[in-house]
Amino acid sequence: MEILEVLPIRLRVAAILRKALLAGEFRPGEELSLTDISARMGVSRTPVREAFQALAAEGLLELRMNRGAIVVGIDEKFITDHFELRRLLECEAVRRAARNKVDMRRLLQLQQWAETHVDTMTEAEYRNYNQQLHMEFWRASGNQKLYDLLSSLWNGPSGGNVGRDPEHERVSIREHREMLDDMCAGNEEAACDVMAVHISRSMNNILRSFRNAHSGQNPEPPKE
Amino acid sequence: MEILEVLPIRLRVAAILRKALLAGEFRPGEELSLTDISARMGVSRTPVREAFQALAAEGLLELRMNRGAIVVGIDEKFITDHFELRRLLECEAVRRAARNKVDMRRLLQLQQWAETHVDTMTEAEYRNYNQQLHMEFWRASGNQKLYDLLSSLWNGPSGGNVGRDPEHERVSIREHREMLDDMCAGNEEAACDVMAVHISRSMNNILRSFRNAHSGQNPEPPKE
DNA sequence: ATTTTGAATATTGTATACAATATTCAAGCT
DNA sequence: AGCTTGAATATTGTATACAATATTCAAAAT
Repeated sequence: MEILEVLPIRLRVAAILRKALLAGEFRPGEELSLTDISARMGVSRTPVREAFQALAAEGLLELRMNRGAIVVGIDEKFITDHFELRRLLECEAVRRAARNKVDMRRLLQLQQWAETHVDTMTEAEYRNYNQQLHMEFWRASGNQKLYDLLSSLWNGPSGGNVGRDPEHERVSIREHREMLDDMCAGNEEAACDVMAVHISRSMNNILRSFRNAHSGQNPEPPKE
Repeated sequence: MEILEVLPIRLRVAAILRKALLAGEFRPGEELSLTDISARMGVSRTPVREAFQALAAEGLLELRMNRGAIVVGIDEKFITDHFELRRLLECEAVRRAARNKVDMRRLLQLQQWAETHVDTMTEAEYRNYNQQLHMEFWRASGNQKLYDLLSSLWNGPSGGNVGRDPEHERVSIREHREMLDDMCAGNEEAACDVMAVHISRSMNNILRSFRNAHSGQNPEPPKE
C-alpha cells in the first residue's frame, strides 16, 4: 500500500511557479503580484509569499522591498552558470567518495538494476534511478553541505517537456558504471573526469532543447 | 548624510537566530517553538516563521511538518564541511577570474587602500575591506550562481565574539596581494592555490576558537 | 510647459484569527 | 501489567484583517 503524502501549499506553489519560471512562461523583468498569483491559484497570499521567498533564494525571482517580485530571465548564461556550478560540485562529490573508500553496496545495487533493465525501463524509472544514484554520490562525499547544495540544484533547469532521449540514457548509464569502477579502484581523478563529461553532456542536451524552443518564434511578442 | 535602511522583521529575526544558532546558544536537537520565539521577540509569528524557513534552507534548522523546528548542532564537522565547500567555490572563483582577464581596477584599488592603512585599520574597516574584496572575486568569476552561493555562505560559522587577530589580518592582506598578482599574470592555478591556503587558514582559526569555547565547561549541563 | 506636491490607490509587511494536524495522557480493554 | 483508544491540548499551516510603504496621477505653482 502506498503512503500518500500531502505537501504543504507553499511547497506545491513553489514547485508550480519554479516549473513555470524555468520553462520561461513569464517574461523576464515581469512583476509577479502576490495577490494576483494567490487569487489565480485559489489559495491565500501567505503560502504564495513563502514560495516567493524560497524562489528568490534559488535565484529565480528578485524580491524588492514593498514592491513585489520580478522575474529573473532564463537565458543560456543562466543555464551554463547552473551547470558549471553543478559540475564543480558533482565532481568534488565523486572525488571525495572515491577517496573515502565508502560503502558501495547501495550504489552497485542501483547500478546493477539499471544495467539489467536498460532496455525495458520507463522514463519515470530512469529518472528515479538517476536521481537516487546521484544522491548516493553526494552522500558518499561525506560532506553534508555538499549534499544539501546538490539537492537544491537538482531542481534547476532541466529539459522540460522535451521528449525522452533513450540514447542519452544509455550513455549516462555507461558513464555511471565507469565512475563506480573508478571509485572502487580509488581512482579519484578518473571518476571526477567522467563526471565532468557526464554533466557537460547533460548541459549540452538542455542547451540544445532550450535553443530549439526559443529559435524562430518569439516566446512573447514585444510590447506594442 | 547616511541612508538608514530598516530591514524587514523577518530578516532581523533570521539574523538574530542565525547568530545564536552559530554561537551554539541552543542545544542540538532542541525544539524551537514559533510561538515561544515570537513572544520572546515581541513580534508576531509570521516573520518568525519566514525566518525559520530561511534558516532551514541554510541548514541551521530542520523543519518537521506540523511539528516545529529542531536545532541542528554546530560541531567541528559542521565547520569543516562549511569551509571545505567554501574553499572549493572560492578557488573556482579566482581561477575563473584569472582566466577571464577581468577589469582589476576596483580590486587593486581596494587592495592598495588596505596596504596603505594596514597599521591603522579598525576591525570594522578590515572586515569591510575583506568582504568587499572577496565579493569582487566572486563577481569577477563571471558566474552569477557562484556569486549568489558564496554570498550566502558568507553568513556561515565565523569566529564569533573572539577578539580580533591582527596577525591573521596582516597575513590575509599579503595573501590577497599574492592572488591579485597571480590573477593579473593570468596564473590560474597559483591564484587558486593561494586561495586554498587562505581559506584553510581561516578555517583553522575558527576551529581553534570553537575548541577553545567548548573545551572544559559543558555549554549546557546534561539533563537531570 | 515643466516640475512639484499630495491625495487616492494599490501592494506589500505584519498581526491575528481560524483550521488542521500532532502530541499527551488518562480511561478502558485484553 | 501492558496495550489501545480517544478526548483534550498544543502547535503548526492557512486565511484574513490591518498597517505601512510605494506608486500614480491630477492639480497647483514656478
